[in-house]
Amino acid sequence: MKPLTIKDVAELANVSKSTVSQYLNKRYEYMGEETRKRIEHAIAELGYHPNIVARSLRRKTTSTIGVIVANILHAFSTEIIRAIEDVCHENGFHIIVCNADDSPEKERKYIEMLRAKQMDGLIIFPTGSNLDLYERMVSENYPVVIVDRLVSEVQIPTILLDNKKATKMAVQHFVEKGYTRIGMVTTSIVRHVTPRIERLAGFKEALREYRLPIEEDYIKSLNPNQIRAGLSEMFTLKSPPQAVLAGNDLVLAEILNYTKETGINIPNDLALIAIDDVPYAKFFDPPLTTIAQPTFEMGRRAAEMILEKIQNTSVTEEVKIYRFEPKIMIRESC
Amino acid sequence: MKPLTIKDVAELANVSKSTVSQYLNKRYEYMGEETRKRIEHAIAELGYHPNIVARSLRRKTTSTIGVIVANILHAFSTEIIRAIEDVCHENGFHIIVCNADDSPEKERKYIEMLRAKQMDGLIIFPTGSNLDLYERMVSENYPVVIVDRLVSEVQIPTILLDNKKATKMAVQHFVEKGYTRIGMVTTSIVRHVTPRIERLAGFKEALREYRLPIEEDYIKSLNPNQIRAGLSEMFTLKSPPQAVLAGNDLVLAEILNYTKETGINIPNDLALIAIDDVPYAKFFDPPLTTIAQPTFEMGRRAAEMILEKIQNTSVTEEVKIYRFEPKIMIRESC
DNA sequence: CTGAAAGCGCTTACAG
DNA sequence: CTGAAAGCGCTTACAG
Repeated sequence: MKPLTIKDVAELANVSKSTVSQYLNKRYEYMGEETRKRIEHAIAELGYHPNIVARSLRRKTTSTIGVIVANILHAFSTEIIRAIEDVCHENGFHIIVCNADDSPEKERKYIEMLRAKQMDGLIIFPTGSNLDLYERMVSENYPVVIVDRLVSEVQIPTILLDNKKATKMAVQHFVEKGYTRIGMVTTSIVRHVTPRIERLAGFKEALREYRLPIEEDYIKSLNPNQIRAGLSEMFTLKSPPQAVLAGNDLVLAEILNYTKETGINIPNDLALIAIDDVPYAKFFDPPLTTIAQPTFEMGRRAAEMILEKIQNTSVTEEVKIYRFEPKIMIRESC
Repeated sequence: MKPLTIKDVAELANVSKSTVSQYLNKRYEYMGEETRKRIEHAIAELGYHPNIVARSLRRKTTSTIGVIVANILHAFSTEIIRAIEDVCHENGFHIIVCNADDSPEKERKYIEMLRAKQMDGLIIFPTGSNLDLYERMVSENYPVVIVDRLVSEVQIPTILLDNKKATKMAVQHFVEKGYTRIGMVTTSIVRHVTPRIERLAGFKEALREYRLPIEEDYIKSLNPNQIRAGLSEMFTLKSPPQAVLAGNDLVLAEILNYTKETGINIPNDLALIAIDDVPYAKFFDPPLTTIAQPTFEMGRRAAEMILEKIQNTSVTEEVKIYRFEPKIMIRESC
């Protein structure tokens, strides 16, 4: 079962391989009407499809882009991937998705692997380390777009949420509802992950703006496996928070588990807002008030930017940072 | 910024390209200790990584497998993809995921595209058409594994849920809870999609076993955009069902929307079980009783099977159908 | 209007 | 132990 090649088509159509290749690339200009027909029939008869690996080697482009997400467990990541995929497919590009699993080592491995596979460009949700690799890509003028996190040391176009605005919206809503003892829980900030840092900063700023005290006991930034204990600490305070902001969907799940098990009623005992509009949030008990990220638009933009960079190779414009607007989805948990 | 090739390494290390290639492929047997060191250093110094496209062309394998899902909107699909990805990455394989979006035409396009890209094998959640393509792959001894649906016309190993058992479990639970007027809603079966057909069949069988009447007005099999109207019809019957089984997560969302808007209380007015253990089901109002598919195991098995087929090319064993056990997650909606 | 030839960056017998 | 040569399946100037 040896695979079909351009040679088989050429022989059947009684032309040279070059001519078949011209046909495949739709360069019909100087091609005889009859020749074209013959090639067309030969291809149909054999069921021939060009070997894209060979084409890629020769053309030096693969029409595929790599996507490395920091952690695919966030609904945020999968939604953005979906949008990227749509745009890419509309433009005849494929994507290969890799999950760095919050590990800089895995990220490094994937960047190298995807570049070795000759991806035409990379969209990265960076773990924040691997600066050397990022810099190398920039210096080689290799197309990259960063999503979700800022890597300020390096000049790469970036797509992210207006995180401060997101937390401020939440705090504002808490305040309007009359809460004053307001807490926040995020995942760990040890690796200086932009959204967490900015959300925390925005949270404190908002508190200040509303002349509310910043109670450090109400603010937790923890590894996933410590969240449980942190919540327990926070809610057994003699004066626990009346309202809490979940920094992302992973934190949310922990809070929901905790309140459920300990019988804390939302919103009566505790008002809750979550950043990330998790699927089915409106069916929750109670329906969840969330701050939604415009994941679809963010993904589209990331894809459009990488495709544009791939197409206009030479244009070295200024590096842009695009911040997207969050949107509050008011339901019943606050 | 011309990319590095094996030639650059060879020159720097003062050996031939062949020797570098031997090194890259870890064929150290006859290689001088000192030569190896020199090559190693040259590679490190240049930051060289082999061009995998060129390697693939030469080796005629790409170490990547294609995955085509019928509809990526189902949580079922994404969970299985995750498991496939894990196994593949453990084995040095990459995957390219495509979403056929329930369209046989898109599926055809993707199969051709992925084969042209020289994927080493394909895992397909088939739309059910495109028999000619499936047959061609079989006759060419090309590695394929099918997931979720049966394509009986063709000899391809298949992974799917024991669908009848799934519906029977649900009916049994309804019956144990004392319900006798039991309904079921699935998405359309026009294209003879296995799970829907089998679930419907299992549903009717179970009803018969419990000597319950099969009330056709309680059974709906509709396109997504008709579900809403179908529910409205069903629940305005003079004697509507007391319990209903949602055939998948898309149907579930429609039911939840409908009951919410019309004020039907679950489980007091209507008992509900859903096939597919949607994420966060335990936080729903009320916590949802579901029939879970072992998506993780199913994905793992699919990946293992395709890798095995890729590795032992010649072995043409009998074609196996693997049915996986569903599991009931009893919560409070029934 | 069509074909012969070179080359993309590797790998793999084979010679020495 | 190492190197020269052929070839994977295409594309692309270039010649005619």
